[in-house]
Amino acid sequence: MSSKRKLSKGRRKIEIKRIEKEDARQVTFSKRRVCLFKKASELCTLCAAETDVIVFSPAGKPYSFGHPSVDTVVDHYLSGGNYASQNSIGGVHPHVGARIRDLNRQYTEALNELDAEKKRGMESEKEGKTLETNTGGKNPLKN
Amino acid sequence: MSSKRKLSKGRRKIEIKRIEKEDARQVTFSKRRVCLFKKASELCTLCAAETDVIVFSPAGKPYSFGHPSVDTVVDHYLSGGNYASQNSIGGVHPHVGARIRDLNRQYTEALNELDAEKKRGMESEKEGKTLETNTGGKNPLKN
DNA sequence: AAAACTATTGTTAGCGC
DNA sequence: TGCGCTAACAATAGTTT
Repeated sequence: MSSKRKLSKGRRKIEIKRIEKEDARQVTFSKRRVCLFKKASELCTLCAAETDVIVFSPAGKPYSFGHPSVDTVVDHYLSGGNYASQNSIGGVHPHVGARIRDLNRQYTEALNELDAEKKRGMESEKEGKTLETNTGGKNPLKN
Repeated sequence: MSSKRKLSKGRRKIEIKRIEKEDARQVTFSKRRVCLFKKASELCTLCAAETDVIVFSPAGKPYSFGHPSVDTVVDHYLSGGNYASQNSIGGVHPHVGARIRDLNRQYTEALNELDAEKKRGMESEKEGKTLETNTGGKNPLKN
């Protein structure tokens, strides 16, 4: 019931260049990060593709999205599309893989929670909802 | 010049679920992949963020985007935000890094071009045609 | 198969809370 | 920082060439 409303001027075109104001930059980053992850998620679902997105915020915090997992995709990528690198040298180093797996576990956990939460919040739009994976998960490493 | 035109019904809402028709799935993948890379690129430019996107097409072909490079971002990610990379195991393997670096060079080149082009084209409004053509080059690894 | 088109839906900049 | 809102504008599904 506030008397003031509609003061927003809506979206306006911006130049694609570094945003100088730190606050605005952080806000834009947050918004766009979510959309980027969402897009990645949709691509995975629609096209049955493996996707991985890693982003470091201007503040240096890492955020990631991965389907089936960041680990899997990075591993796949590093091995040059050759999965025959399980334990032998020439592929991804076991230690690296293990490390990624370990780090990724925490993310996955958090992402699953977030995912469940999001589904709950969804209105009864249409049944037959897809099994959307983790869309937007933040995961600040102990930075 | 047929007399029939404007039969397109334009964009319509779709359900986010796996596209069953293989042709359509591939087409959608191609379109969305470009947009996803573009978004990632904009996020980098606007927010001075490090970003990395790796996608495997339904056909299994890898595509990637990275700023400053996939190598850099993955490396950063793997090291848990700690750049004190040691020479011993635990960091990214030099071989792996080199491989990625090599592959990523092509992308970086194209991306830089795109970036410059985009800024340039920002002056003129819409003319019915986009200046932007290829956001992410294809990168079929020898598979 | 890729490119062009076009009608719509979806994203998101700028504000206020 | 996040949510909601509004409107401008960009992404894109379906179709034609």
